Amino acid sequence: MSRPAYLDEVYEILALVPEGRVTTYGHIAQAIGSKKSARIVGWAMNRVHTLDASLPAHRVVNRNGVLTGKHHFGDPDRMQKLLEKEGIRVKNDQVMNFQKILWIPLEELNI
DNA sequence: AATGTGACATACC
DNA sequence: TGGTATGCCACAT
Repeated sequence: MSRPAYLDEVYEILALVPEGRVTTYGHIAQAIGSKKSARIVGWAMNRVHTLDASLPAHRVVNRNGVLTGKHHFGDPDRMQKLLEKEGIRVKNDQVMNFQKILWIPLEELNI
C-alpha cells in the first residue's frame, strides 16, 4: 500500500523538474535528505514506469551528465530523443551545457 | 538469513 | 587515467 516516504519524495522532486532542464540522482537524493542514497533514486526510476509513466525520468542523469539509464527506456535512443525534443542537446550519451541546464532542487526550491 | 545486484557517488591507490 | 573499495538502501534469489 503506501509507498515509502522517500519514494514519494523522489517522484515529487522529479515532477518538479522543468522542461528543458535536467537533474542528477545525487541531487535528488540530497533533496530528500539522503545524499548517499542516490541508488534509491535510480531504483525509483526503474519502477517509475509501473507507477506513473508520466514522470520525466529522462531528465535525470548521473553526475557527469551521462545518460546512464537510457537502456531502460525501451529503446536506447528514446531518452536522447525526449531530451532533444525539449531543446536539450545530447552528444555521445552526454548532455551538452550540462552545468547550464542542471536543475538543483535544493537551490531552485529554496529549501 | 545471507548474498548478489543496481538508471549512483565518493574516496583511495 | 582508471580500476578498486566502500557507503547507502531496497529488492531478488
